[in-house]
Amino acid sequence: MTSEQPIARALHGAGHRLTPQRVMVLSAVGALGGHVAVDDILARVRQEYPFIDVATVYRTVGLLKRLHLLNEVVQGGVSRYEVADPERRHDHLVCEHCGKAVQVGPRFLDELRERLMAEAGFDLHVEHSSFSGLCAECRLDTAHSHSGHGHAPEAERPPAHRPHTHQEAV
Amino acid sequence: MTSEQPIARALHGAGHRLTPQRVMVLSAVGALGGHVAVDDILARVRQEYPFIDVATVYRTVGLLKRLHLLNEVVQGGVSRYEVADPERRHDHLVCEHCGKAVQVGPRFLDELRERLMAEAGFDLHVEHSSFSGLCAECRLDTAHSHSGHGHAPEAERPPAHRPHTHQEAV
DNA sequence: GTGCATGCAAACAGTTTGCACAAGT
DNA sequence: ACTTGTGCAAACTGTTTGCATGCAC
Repeated sequence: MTSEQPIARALHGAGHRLTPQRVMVLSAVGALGGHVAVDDILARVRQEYPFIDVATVYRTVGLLKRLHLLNEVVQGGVSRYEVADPERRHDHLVCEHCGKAVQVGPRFLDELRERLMAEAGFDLHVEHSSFSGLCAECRLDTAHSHSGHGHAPEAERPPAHRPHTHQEAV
Repeated sequence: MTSEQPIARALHGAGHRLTPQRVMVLSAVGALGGHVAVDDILARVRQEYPFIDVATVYRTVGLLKRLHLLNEVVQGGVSRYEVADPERRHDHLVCEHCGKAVQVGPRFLDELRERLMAEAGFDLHVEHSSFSGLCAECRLDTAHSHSGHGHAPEAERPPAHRPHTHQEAV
């Protein structure tokens, strides 16, 4: 619903051209919501313009990332993107088991970030980092056979079902 | 210098066989130190046994991971491995710019972990998560053109030199 | 001897690149 | 008109898999 002024200004300001493909890619990410992979973007854009190529999407998300219009979050080897809205800053917690994103309050990691900056001089990029673990639900499922949850290399844990599904929340 | 009893027990305990390849892969990771990629392991093992195949290394690190003898840390799309020593627990901070690992005190993230567990029920796997940001050195290098470090999409930032070099510290 | 593990080759996914043509400025 | 962006195809990296042989048990 918002006008696409920002993208026009961002592109022109950096000496780039405003093309339909670029607009479509950006609005596709916004419309899909959450952390979207390139394949998702490609499919979405092709609904209205079937001729767009993967290469164009890759080049475009790369450009939009450099222009800070998109955030890239690498999750388990694949790059996913989301609209970079400073107002809606949030962390990326992804369940290793079910693959879904877990929402915690925004700025949850700010404390950590400040400590890292102060003690190690490390500028943590919270919005690009993806933290893996087990969500509450899967933690209970997996709780079996975890006698003392110790480090005894007895049983193996099958990779479990990772339904490469999109995340539900943003 | 430690005997390889642990690997033998771990393998046999889980019904697997003790093969030279598996021993060599594990000790290669230990000898290389830090977060080693499959290619590094492959090269190292081939120094004494040139016939080992990539597939074997992949299958072996996968197995050793399931047996909790190795930790997998995914950094920017590639899996890296380290010996899983509970005594030497540490966090994984990787500089986006120079690719080197930054060391902070162990258990730096324990506080965060507990908060996540308490407030969101999320069991953060600190040892598998890789946190990206800028190390102190690169932060100063990159500090140019960051007027207010705001979110104005003006200039673009070239990918910079990422010398896929191994990390220096463990 | 039986069956898991290896090596080899081929397939695979995600991503990048070279080039000629099309399109934005 | 000039130059950047696109589409197509091909390369490339990291990883996985099928299959016949070999080795640990």
